[in-house]
Amino acid sequence: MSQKPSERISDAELAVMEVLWEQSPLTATQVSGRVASRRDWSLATVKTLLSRLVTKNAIGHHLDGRRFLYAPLVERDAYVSGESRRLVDRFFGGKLMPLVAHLAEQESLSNEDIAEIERLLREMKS
Amino acid sequence: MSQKPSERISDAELAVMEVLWEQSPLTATQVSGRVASRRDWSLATVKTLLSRLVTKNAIGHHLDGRRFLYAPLVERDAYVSGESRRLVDRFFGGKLMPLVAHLAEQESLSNEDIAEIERLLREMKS
DNA sequence: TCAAAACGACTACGTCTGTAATCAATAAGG
DNA sequence: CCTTATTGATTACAGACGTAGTCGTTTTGA
Repeated sequence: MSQKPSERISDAELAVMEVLWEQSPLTATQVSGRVASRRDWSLATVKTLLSRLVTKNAIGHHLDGRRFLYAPLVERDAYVSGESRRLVDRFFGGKLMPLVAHLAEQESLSNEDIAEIERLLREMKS
Repeated sequence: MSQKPSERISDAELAVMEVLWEQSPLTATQVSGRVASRRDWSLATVKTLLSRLVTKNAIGHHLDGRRFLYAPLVERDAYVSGESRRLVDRFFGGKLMPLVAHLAEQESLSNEDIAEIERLLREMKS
């Protein structure tokens, strides 16, 4: 059960979240080091993003000696679900099927892909 | 073949796009009238959004007497695909299947829903 | 013909976002 | 001890966004 963030997470902030979802808790410097593989940001920038994420209740921090350790409050799964739902609501009337249909059509899935999805669905048909 | 907009369409702008996708070309006043069912905006606001969309090349306008008629340059389908792809890239490593799996799981689809999707997939299996 | 309505252009302004620099306090190393 | 590196906090600033007002011009209805 993770808190839902009151506000939306921006693109830049997301890069920070991904790092923390991968491993946590981390210090600002550690986050900065790991985020560097994806974005070329200064430590200051990462710190700003961390602060904003704390304000948004997307992550929490607790003092460890004289620095903070940061960790997600929002689980990746929950966040991804929110964003997915948002997309489905905005463009597909909240229905999952039209999304699948649309994507499948656009992507010209191979028969194997389709079979894979079918297998998945069958599995979940309890 | 619709131009892809260089820049992203914002949330407010999207409401205007939806109106134009539904019917076009329309004048600013007509757009304002139709958008009113969803958002409570002044005509001025709608005009601003229309200008910004023109700047972004998401819609085009041509003079009709002394007012403009606005019409989409970006097709809804193309835009939706872009946004869907963006989501899939950001969260599911660009793979469609994990998205479907994730959504299906979260939504706790009924067996009928699943069957529906399966039917759809079967249909599309060339 | 004259006032009112309609129109596009321009301006406004607070918030959010991306990207940092600077500062004050502290810790650590020589 | 004293200098240097770390660290969180504060401030900065341009661009995007949400939301709108004003202005100058033209059309139109009385």
